[in-house]
Amino acid sequence: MSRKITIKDVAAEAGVSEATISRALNDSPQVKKATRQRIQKIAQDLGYHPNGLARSIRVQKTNTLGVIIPDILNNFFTHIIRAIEDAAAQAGYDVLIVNTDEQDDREVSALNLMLEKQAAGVIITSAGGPTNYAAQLGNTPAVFVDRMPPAGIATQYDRVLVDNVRGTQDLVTQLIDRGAQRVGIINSAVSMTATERLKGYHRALSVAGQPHDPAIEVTARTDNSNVAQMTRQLLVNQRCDGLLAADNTIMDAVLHKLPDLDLPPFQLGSFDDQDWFDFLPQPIVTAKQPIAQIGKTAVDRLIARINQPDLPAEEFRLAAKIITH
Amino acid sequence: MSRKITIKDVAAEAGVSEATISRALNDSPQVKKATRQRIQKIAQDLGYHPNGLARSIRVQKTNTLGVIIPDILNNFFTHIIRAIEDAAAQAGYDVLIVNTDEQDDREVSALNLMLEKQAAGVIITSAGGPTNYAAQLGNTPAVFVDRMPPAGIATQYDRVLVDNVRGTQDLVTQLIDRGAQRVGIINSAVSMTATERLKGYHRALSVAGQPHDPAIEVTARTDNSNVAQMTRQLLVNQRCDGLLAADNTIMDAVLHKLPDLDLPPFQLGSFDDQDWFDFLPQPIVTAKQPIAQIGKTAVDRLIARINQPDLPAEEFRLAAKIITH
DNA sequence: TTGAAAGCGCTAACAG
DNA sequence: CTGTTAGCGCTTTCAA
Repeated sequence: MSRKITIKDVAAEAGVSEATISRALNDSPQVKKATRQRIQKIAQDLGYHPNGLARSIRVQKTNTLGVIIPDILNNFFTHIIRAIEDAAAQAGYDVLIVNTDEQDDREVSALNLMLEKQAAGVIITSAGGPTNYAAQLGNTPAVFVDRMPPAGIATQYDRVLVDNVRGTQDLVTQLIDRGAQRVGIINSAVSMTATERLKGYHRALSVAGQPHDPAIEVTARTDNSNVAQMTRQLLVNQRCDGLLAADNTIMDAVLHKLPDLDLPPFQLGSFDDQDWFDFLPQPIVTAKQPIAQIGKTAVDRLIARINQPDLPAEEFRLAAKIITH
Repeated sequence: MSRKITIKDVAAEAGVSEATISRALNDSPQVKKATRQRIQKIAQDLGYHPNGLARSIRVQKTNTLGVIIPDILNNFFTHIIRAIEDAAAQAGYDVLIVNTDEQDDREVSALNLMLEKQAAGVIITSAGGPTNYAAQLGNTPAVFVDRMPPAGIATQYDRVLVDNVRGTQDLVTQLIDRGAQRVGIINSAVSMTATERLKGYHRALSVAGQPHDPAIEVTARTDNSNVAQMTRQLLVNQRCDGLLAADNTIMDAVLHKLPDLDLPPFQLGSFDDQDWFDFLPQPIVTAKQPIAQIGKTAVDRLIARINQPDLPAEEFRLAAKIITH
């Protein structure tokens, strides 16, 4: 492999100094137009590509935003990624995405990688794990998305979250309006999310004058390995006529179980939306998160903080929208 | 924001030279164990994080693989990403993913970004567009995945592809075995893929002794905007009793149209698999690509080429598997 | 076992 | 308008 072309090669070829090459290639107005064009042509012909690492090291900053995602196979997060990429690109930043598959150790490595790559800031969609964010991040600007940072430090960081309480309340209310008298919930394993969604669930029941019943409030494992059994528990044993899955991975597991059950009609609800819910044999109500807006808000806030590190930490709550498929 | 901690700060604190710090932090055997441990502790306490850019620039190489993806919302590609990330991590590489949304200009920027970041190699899942890969890539190692590079240069690069001909043939044969007498195809807009899948389709028909009918071989636009209309055309006007969608985005558009049509029973087939096909009201046959293997093959080959740049360009064909949901 | 010094590719004063 | 020079943070000879 022939050695990489550097600015020095271009300088030699053009018969000017490296500084002039640098200026020309960065469209500095202080280089004569003729020279600039000549240099740009030479650079092109030589197949020169600037070394961004060298540049970053010299100017002491990068335009990279790190993004930590817990599950890249989850539709919700791919939409988040896309929204973040779009917003970042618009602001002149590139994005370093790392998927952790919900594993804490991979989250730690991901964060390390981002710090080593000198990310200007990070967007974290993970948490819950024992990661010591404060220690790892130091003063790297960070925004938490979708999931809260651990309780102790939650208010030290910016957060972009959906209004879980309201979204769940509206969702359950919709199930009740559609006729459900006894709505069970399979809650999320993510703690803060679960707490909020449970609260919304309770509020809807209270407003409707329906009793709470702990027997029909269950929690999924992170890998959803217990969801099939819980589905049977709620819909068969507990005779629920409504079922709420607290996120789309839980709903997926529920749907896989349903055909075994041979049930009378009941109401189905899911936090998070999926396009293919349209194809299900029975109606389903969802709380659809404003994903594009979440991504944009997170990026905008992160960039604001990069430029102005001592902004006060803030929480952004965005409203989910109820959809019936 | 307090200045970043560098190796120099650690050196000052430890009272040794920067060189020793560097050695200690890289677990060099030639530094005394006691010193090493002392230094590592100090680095930790100071919150030191090595600057990977500086390191890369010094050692003249990175451990970054660039990955260009045309559509991150497509389930197929997210699985590819995951497989690539896994294989790369195992080999000690990190991954820079850029989504192009099927836009050629974004592909060009993506490639530029990767070159600027000094990616050790790139995996490209795109092509078709006018991108001048040869010129842009120079001698950066590259592997094309899922889609061929443009015809002129196809044989200059490594390719990891599914066996489209065989997969489609098996798929259509399955539809015929299940009773279809007249199978229409809505083909892909990606040219090489389309050609191969059409060939497999023809082979299956020939083997079954069924005639080809150009009237029921149609092609989707890249954005699938014409698929709804084609679905009606084939299933209603042309009275097909079998329909093959040449990829999962096409199938998605077909499924959205079906409820409007009120059809007699027919056979449905799709290249690419989706988990949620299980939930469809009618059976569906798919050719499932060996995604994990595709990702691993691509990464392994790319790394092999990075280490040994003058390997001959090779084509890897992996078999798809027929699944009935 | 450790230190001094050079240099990776680039940009930004400062001079001219 | 252009060149000289220094230095970003790191690793790696070469010497001690």
